[in-house]
Amino acid sequence: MFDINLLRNDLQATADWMKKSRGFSIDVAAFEALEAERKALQIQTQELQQQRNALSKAVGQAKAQKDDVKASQLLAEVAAVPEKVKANELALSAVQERVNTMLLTMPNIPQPGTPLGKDSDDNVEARRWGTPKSFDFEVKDHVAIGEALSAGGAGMQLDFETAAKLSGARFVVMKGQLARMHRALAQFMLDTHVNEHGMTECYVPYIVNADSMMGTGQLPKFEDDLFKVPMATDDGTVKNRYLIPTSEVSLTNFVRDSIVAADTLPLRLTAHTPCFRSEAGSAGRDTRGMIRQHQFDKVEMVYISKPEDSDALLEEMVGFAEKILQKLELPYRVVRLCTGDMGAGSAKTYDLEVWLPAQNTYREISSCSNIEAFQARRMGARYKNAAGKNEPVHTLNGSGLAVGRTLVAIMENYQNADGSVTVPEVLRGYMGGLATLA
RNA sequence: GGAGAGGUGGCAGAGUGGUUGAAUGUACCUGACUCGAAAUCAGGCUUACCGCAAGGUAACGGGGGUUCGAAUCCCCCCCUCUCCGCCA
Repeated sequence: MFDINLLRNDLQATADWMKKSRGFSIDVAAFEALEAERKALQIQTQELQQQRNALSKAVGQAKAQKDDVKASQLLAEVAAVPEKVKANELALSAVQERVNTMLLTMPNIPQPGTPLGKDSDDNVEARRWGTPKSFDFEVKDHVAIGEALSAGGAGMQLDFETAAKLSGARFVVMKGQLARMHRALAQFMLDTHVNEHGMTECYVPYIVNADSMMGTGQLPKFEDDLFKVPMATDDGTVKNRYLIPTSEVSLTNFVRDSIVAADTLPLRLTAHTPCFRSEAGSAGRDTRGMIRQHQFDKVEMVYISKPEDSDALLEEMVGFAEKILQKLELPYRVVRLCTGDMGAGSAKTYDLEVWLPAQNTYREISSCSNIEAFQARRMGARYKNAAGKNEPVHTLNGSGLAVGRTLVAIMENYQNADGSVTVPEVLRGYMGGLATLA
C-alpha cells in the first residue's frame, strides 16, 4: 500500500516522480479534494459523536440520581442525534474507502536513482560472473537433452507428454537421475542458506487465505494469476483460498498483524516450496520446455528488517543468491531492473540471469526486491522503533533460486557431446556420488 | 463428522446496559531506599486518527443489529481449545 504521507506532505513531487518512473498518473486535484472532504467529514462526525456521548452520559447520571424529569428532557434532546451520527459515519467511511482503494491500487514508489525505462530492454547490467563455455559440438536445449536421457523402463527422464496427459500443458514429469538432481538442487540451496547464510529454514502452507494474498499484494489486482481452491465453510458456503505463487506469500505473512520485537530483526527466512501460477496472459511465451510452468519449485528468501537496514540487506540477499550460482559454476549476470520492469510492490529490484547456451542468452533465474514498507503497511507488520513508536517494518524477498530453471541451466551448461550431463561437483554428495547423468 | 468451552491491554485475568479505555496481578520504564542488587514504596505504562494546543474520536476476534448509551443484549462469520469418531 502506498504511503499516504507522501501524498499529504509532498504531493506534487511524488506525483511527478510516479509519472516519470512508473508512468503512473496521480490526479493531484482529485486527491486534494478527497482529502479535504475526508477531513471535513471526520471533524464533523467526531463533533456529533462527542455530542451524543456527552448527552448519553448525562442521561445515565440523571437516572442514577432518580431524576426522571431531567432524564426524559435529555432523552428528548438527544433523540435526533444518533441519526445524524450514523449518516455522517457512513459518508466518512465511504470517503475513507475511496482513499484506501486509491492507495491500494497504486504501485510502490521506486527508489531515487532507479534506472528509467519501460521494459526489460532498459534494465541496467550491474556485473557478470563466469564465462559461458564454448562447445565444440552443436548444443541441445534442455528438452532435447532430457528426452534423450533414459530412466530405464520408466522412459524418458524429462517427459512432457505424460505430464500433458495427467494435467495439461505447462506441466512436467521428471524421472530417474534427473528427478533426483532436481531434489538434490533444492536440498543444496536450502543447506547453503541455512548453514552458510544464517537463514531459518521454514516449512509453510501452500494454500493460503485471501488476507495473506492481500498482505503481499497478489490480491486484489492479480487474482487471474492465481489458482483458487474453493473450501467449504461451516455454514455450507464456499470460500476461496489460493495456491501460493511463491513462498514469499507464506513467509512474509508470518508478520502480518503483529508487532515484531525489534531485537529479533532482521529475520532471515527461507523455504523450499512448489509455486503455482496460472500464467494467464503468458500464452505463447516459453511454451517449450520447463522455463514457464504452472507448477515449479523454488527456494525462497524473505527478510523482515528495520527500515534503515533494508538497502544493505538487499545487497546481502542478492549476494547469497549469487553464491548458489557460483557454487554451481553457472555463468550469470546481475541486472538492476528499470522502473518499467519492476514489480508493482518493489522499490528496488535486482534480477539474476543465468546463461542458457541453447538460447544463447541470459535468462532470469532469481529476482530480489526491497519492498520497503509497501507490504508491511497493508499487512500491519510493525516494530517499535528507537523512539518507541510503532513503525512499519521493511520486507524483502528473493529467489534463491528457482529450482526448475536452475536444473535447466545445469543441463544446458553441463551437457556433453555424447548426450550425457556432468553433475556439478557440489551436487554429487547429494546424489550418492553420481558424476554424470547418462 | 458429532458434542462442548472460549476469544478483553506484552502476558495472566476481572468485568453481563450508563461517569469502564477498561479492576487486579505480572512484566516493563522512572524515582526513592541501598555500596550495589533483591525486597519494599511512589509514579508511569494500549493503539490509530483529528487538532497549533487544550482536548476530542474510534477500537474489548471480524461484520451487522437493538438502544439516548454496548466489552456487556441479538444475528452472521472467523479463529482457538477439549472430548469422541475418522484419517496421511
